[in-house]
Amino acid sequence: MTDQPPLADAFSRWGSAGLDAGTCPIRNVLDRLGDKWTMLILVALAAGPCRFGALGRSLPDISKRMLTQTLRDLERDGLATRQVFPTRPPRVEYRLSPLGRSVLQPLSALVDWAECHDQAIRQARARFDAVPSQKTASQAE
Amino acid sequence: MTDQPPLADAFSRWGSAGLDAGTCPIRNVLDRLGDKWTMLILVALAAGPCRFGALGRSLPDISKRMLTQTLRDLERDGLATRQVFPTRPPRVEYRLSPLGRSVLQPLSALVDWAECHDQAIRQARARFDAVPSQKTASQAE
DNA sequence: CGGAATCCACCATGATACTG
DNA sequence: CAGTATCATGGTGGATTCCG
Repeated sequence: MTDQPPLADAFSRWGSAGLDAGTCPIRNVLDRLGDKWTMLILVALAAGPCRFGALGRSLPDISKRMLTQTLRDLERDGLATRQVFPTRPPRVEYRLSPLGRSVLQPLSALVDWAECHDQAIRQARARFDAVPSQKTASQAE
Repeated sequence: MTDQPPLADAFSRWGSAGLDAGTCPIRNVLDRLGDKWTMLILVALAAGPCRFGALGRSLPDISKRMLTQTLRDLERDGLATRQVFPTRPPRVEYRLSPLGRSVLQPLSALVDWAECHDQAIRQARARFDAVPSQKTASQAE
């Protein structure tokens, strides 16, 4: 069956087992990518090294708090590196590590899918919402 | 530069612009995939049609509440379909739609990456945490 | 400039109990 | 069996303020 991708294979090892972020690699990754800013920063950094302030400005309206925290997490996981220049005023540059760059490819596949099927999803959603008996809690009101 | 994947391309259209889930396809997708249960259910369904109860049992310890809600969202987005058999007791089967099956492939790429680099990430994390001056708030304590 | 610290609001999720 | 309803809560993220 070509209907059954190797995905089910990987998940049979982790899904049924423990699946919490502590032991499951998939959750380990998706939990981070799934948060509000990580992938945005990943992509911003894909363009090349970037300073803290520039990063903040290139993103819509992230707070310094979240920018700092997300960058720290990326650094902690070895996806990005931080370089401090002891100048005055201070200057800090972030860049993707090789590991960080390697995630761009699979992430890219997902982004492609997203762009490609975005309309189909929105249409399905509109169709679903047109039936008043069906409610989801995630509906915009 | 082979360092610059088409990712940056897609993001230049959506990242700098509005990026909220309402207008950005990437967030539109990742917000759903990023939640706690969606991809687990996706994979469980990849194995074939499944009843509500069986789905619940095949997942670690999801509550009925979350199972229902996540399934509804998948149905709403057209990734899964719901079929009710008016028997006694009631029987409801869920299955992936063609659209739902199509996401398994890019998701697979990400899962592969996750499994492949899981150790590297954990090691980086351990190294980072070994330095007491560095704290992340996401550290286990 | 690049953070750290604090306070607070909200939303996602869990637990429990009830229903057709 | 397959949900719905209600309540409780913990974590995520925003705003603000202070520091080197």
